[in-house]
Amino acid sequence: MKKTVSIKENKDFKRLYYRGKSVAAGCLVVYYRQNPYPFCRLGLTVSAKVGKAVVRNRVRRLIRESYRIMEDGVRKSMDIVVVARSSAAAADFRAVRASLSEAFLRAGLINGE
RNA sequence: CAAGUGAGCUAAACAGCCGCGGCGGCGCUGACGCGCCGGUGAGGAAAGUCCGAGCUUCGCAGGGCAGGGUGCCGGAGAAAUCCCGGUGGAGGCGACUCUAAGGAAAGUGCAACAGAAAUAAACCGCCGCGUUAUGCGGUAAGGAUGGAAAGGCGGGGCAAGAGCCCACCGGUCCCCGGGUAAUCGGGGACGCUAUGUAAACCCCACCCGAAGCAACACCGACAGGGGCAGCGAUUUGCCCGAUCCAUACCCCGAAGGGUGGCUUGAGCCGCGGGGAGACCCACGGCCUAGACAGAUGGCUGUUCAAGACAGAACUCGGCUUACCGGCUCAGUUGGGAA
RNA sequence: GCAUCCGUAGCUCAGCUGGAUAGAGCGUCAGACUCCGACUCUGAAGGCCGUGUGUUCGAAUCACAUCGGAUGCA
Repeated sequence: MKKTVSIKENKDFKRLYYRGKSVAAGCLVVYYRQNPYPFCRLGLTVSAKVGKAVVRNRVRRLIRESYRIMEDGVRKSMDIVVVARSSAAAADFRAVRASLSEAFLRAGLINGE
């Protein structure tokens, strides 16, 4: 399996917020846009509004784990940024996974088989 | 048994599958990398950044002023405002806890209201003289106000009083003794002038170059332009001194990636010894995160006391704050029984 | 990593330096005016001054600690 490539540059984030499309579901917001690479790139944004360092770390791990599970079904060559809302602080893994899959489905990033 | 005080320890555990960051080994590959195996992977506060250091850099760091810090004594320690022990003071029945604790006869400022008067005294009262009366003088013992009223209390003394005189207590100074010292105990001298506030300005003593791992070093890439003997630079401010100045320095622009720094250290654990303690010494053992958008997660099952506060980012020593509980030790007070 | 500022009435702020009465505007409530409402006028209520400890005779003010919020530089 390929390793998940992450978005690191601030200008990449800025471009997605500016040019990309967005879908909100549950405790998450997903921005996505076509990229020129043959793989997907994932970026995570968990701001200080969500909580303290422990809470933010936990939210990041839950999102990353949810993405890992459904990564193989995602359309290729997409830049994806997942933004956590403040309600994500209280969510468990099942709620995060449900929110992410709903957002991906509505965005057309995965097939709703 | 109940209440309370102080000190310390701990911070759910186990199994299976999938997944993540370093490290080591093996294999594949021209290389970037990829795969497999092994082992390892957050805290007592990692937090706040309130102190102190190591380390690194800065045209060398020199002086003065300003500014800041500290302020009983001794010790420990690399150092510190921390820590340990003690002295004085405050609180508590007590175990014990707290304590920015130099100087108010160097100077300045402030002290509302009340009160006659607030650093200076005569409102009432008391006494003397005089008078019809108003008054003049003496007096801080009494009244009243206040946080504070010219040391307190008793006696003598006096017209009434007053350290005016005396004893005791308090204060200051000296001597003797204990203690390394702060200081304590005893004795003597001095009638005693000195309200409080220095976390008001201040005075005295001692200390302080600055910036911080995004420091900094090296490599790679790149494109240059402007200023510069002065109103320049030399790391808080001001002045002086000293030093530097064209392959230097400053400003603007471009590029903003890699490696090191980065974890062996005032290190941790065990045992023994010294000390009242902080701590120190000897011996043995161990290597225990090192990322760079930043690694510990998910699912399933079992057990229990049902899992709090909380996530390393150069590293240590302290302090402070957050915290479900559990456990251990040592004192105290009250009650009961023997 | 370093540095600075701010917490006062329901809201926005004074007052702090230089200590003794907590005040202004908007809002709220009551009354007046009006047939009714708005405007206007009059009056009232509303504060443990973020928290704790200390200094002082006395603390919103001074000092220290702490909690929360905001900002700046690298």
